[in-house]
Amino acid sequence: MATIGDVAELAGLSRATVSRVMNNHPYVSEEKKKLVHEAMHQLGYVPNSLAKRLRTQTTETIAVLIPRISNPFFSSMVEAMEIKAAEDNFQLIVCQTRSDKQRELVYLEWLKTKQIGGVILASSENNWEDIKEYTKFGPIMFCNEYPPNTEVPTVCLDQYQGGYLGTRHLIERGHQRIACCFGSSRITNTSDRQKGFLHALEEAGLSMEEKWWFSNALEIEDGKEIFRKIAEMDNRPSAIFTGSDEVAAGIVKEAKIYGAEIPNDLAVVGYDDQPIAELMDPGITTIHQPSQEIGARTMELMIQYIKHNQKPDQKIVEWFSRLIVREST
Amino acid sequence: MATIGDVAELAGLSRATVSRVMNNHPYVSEEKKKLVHEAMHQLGYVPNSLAKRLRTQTTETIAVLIPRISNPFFSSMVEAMEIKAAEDNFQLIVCQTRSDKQRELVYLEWLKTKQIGGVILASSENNWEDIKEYTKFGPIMFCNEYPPNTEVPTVCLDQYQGGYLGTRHLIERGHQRIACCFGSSRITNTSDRQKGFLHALEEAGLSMEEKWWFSNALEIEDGKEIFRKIAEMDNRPSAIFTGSDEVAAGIVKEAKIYGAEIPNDLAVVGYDDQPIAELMDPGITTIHQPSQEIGARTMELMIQYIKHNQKPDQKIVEWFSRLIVREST
DNA sequence: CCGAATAATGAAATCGATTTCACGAAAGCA
DNA sequence: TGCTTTCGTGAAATCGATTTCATTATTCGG
Repeated sequence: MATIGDVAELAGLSRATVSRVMNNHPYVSEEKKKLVHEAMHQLGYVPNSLAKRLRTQTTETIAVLIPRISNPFFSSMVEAMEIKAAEDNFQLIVCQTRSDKQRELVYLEWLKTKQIGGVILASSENNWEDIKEYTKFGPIMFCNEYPPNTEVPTVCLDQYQGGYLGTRHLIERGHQRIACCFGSSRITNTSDRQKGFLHALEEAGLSMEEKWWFSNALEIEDGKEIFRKIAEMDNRPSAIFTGSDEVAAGIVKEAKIYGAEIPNDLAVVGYDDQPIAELMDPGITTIHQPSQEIGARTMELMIQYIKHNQKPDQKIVEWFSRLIVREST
Repeated sequence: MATIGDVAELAGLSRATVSRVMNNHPYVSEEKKKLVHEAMHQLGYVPNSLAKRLRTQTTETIAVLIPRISNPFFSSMVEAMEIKAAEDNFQLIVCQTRSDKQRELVYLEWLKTKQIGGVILASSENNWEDIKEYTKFGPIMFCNEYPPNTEVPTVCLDQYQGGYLGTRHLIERGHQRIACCFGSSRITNTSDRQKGFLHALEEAGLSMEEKWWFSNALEIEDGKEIFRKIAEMDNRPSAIFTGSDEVAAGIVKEAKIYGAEIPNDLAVVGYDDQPIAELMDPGITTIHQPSQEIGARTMELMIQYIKHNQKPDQKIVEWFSRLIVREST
């Protein structure tokens, strides 16, 4: 591969001038510009970005940390992030923590080695105190999920509202015995949703049973298991508010196997509004989360952060969660 | 951040010696090794990988080109790839071509700038001739999909077999009027599946109508549209072999809306065996593709290729496609 | 005991860009 | 005309590692 030196030599100029032409610096005569461009073209020259990055101490590479890319919520978020990144010629590295504290830290270490210019945490297993140390090595942002007490820019939704909306809907449908399940309780998202859920219950003067409360439910299989547990109960809930469409889909699927009727035997509210929520039969009532919008916005802000050192606001909540009513309630 | 120079100074040694210790070179006394390790630890030193890469002209970064990460087939493949890459401390960059020739080339250009050490094409819009030029800038491999005449290592499945199995199954179920739909006809995968499909038909002495043949069907919406078209036909097929579970799910969903019975009015075979195939009601009979296995294997081979310059075999076909029978047939 | 091989280390070159500094030419101003 | 800016350019330093080459100390074989 041709280097900047080869171009300089062919053009009969110095490397400095070639560099100036490439970076659109002022004070280069048109005549020399033309010479440089011709030489570059003739040699098929492409600048080595490693050298550039080393010298300028910047990197157009952003890592996004997620549990698993095969989770549709995250893949749709990452889809939007990558599109946004590509617009600015940034690269997106996918880092799957598989919900493991240690793996999360391994990826954060990459900031130190300057392999990446910034990290977007779209999920997080570690406490803020442990993540905080990495902020001195590069920009860090949270997207959607975040642990308590964070001190870096965070793009997210009002999860309280989502929890409230879904539960309120069930109450309006006449349900009085409402179960619920949520994801990891470490996450502020989860506790906010819980607050919304409990507030709606309280507002309607409803109480709930201890055993109707399921935690750490994240996948289809968890949903199936939850349905089986409910089926075995004496005192069954008539509705359930879940923390994800996947869990809801698992419940719906298992109900079918057990010959239970949705929503008559059990009404189900999902969360996220993934494609599956619409495809299932019955279609799943859910809380729409604009995963693509928050992904794109986070990436946009991260790029500004890296390129112009513009630290975004501490907290960005620009969207509303919406209730999408389908046949499962 | 501390540099190798700082470590050398603190240890009272030269940068060369520090480098030797880090890279486990022979001929370094235990005494000096200890000094270096202490200094590194004291400074919290982490080597700058940009500098290393520039000097050694190698990069532990691999790009994988796919149409969209939100497509479950690809996200599950990428999931396995990333896990494999992480084992060797390689980074995976997700590049979404959005089925655009130009975008695909933009990502391939990154090979020239040395930003990436290799490219895995898990989808491809360009002809081999146009991709071939990039082989001189770094290792390129195909995974699953590939255009005709490729000359680089390719990890894939026997798609002919998949097409044959699915169609054969429909024939055994007594269907004689079988429609089909496939993805992009540019891809060898598609034409192989078509061959399998046609061979099964021919073997059974069946013919098909021109209008039962749908092409470029890839997404849920395409499936819905296909069902509507079929519903309007006078001479309807009794079964359809689709090229993806998403298309099949779209068909099943739209059928429900039209009040059609699956499989009585129309039997449907999907492809890929995505989670959705099991979740739909009725469950979708499909061809299982070991997307994770081929993803992991491709990554494994690519890493060997980059690290030890071991070019893998031209063609790697190590798995069988399996028919998974559910209620849609 | 001497020459050769081996061990241990550092100085300096190198990877390929950007950027600072110096310098001469041209232009602007009094 | 003389002095200060503004242009335009190149030499050399720089980013932070690795690697070559040279050098000295030590060990080994005969």
